[in-house]
Amino acid sequence: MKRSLEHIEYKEDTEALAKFAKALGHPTRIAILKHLENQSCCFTGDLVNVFPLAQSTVSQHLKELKNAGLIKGELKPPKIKYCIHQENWNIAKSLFQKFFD
Amino acid sequence: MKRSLEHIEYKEDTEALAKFAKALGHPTRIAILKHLENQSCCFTGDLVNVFPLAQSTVSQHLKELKNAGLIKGELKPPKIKYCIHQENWNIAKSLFQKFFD
DNA sequence: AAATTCAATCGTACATTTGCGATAAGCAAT
DNA sequence: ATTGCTTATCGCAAATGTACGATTGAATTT
Repeated sequence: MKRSLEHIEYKEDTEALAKFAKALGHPTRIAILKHLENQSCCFTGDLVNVFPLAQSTVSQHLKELKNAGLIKGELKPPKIKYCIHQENWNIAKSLFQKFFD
Repeated sequence: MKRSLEHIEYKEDTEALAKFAKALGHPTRIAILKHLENQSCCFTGDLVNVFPLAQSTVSQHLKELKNAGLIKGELKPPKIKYCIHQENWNIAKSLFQKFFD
């Protein structure tokens, strides 16, 4: 990409909202989050059975959700339990609320 | 991308939410929408002055917002007046509300 | 008809995303 | 130490996204 000379600076909220929205911008990730909301928590393996996707693909989506701060993983050897990251979830919620009035 | 043999089918709401979220997944587009909320409407040229981006780049972002249904353009020759697409905006709003509980 | 104005589209370049299979890494139990 | 289970990461391929300058298109005005 031929980038602008310097990174455009947006307001903090704008950047944060865009980051959350980007993480939500794929139906699989929406579905994963809906699943987590129902189940409260789940393991990667569970999701691999729910979606017709390779294990590595599911793992990547989880990684993105984690990077965005929407979920967090807790070690339950040999598994990893993923849950909604409630604090950040609330932040995202209020950002979207404010955005939509 | 080595795609799955067939497109994964998600629930309608899931697809719709992801589509809206994807459109919101860039800070420039968030900023454009915030601007539209304040101004109620504006022209492409206005935005080119607001953001340090080429006219063609702004136009592309507007196109994506239009494709997602979040804005609509009205011909005011020789300009085009862009506004929030209120009906779809409300749909998006309620989808996000429902999603975040 | 020609010129002007504004915005969309085209063509290009490079980055990022999405998806897969294969491999590695972490941990528990044997 | 080896095995087995689970998940992350790597390497690849293809698609999509972001940005630009240049060109085209639509519509009014001269």
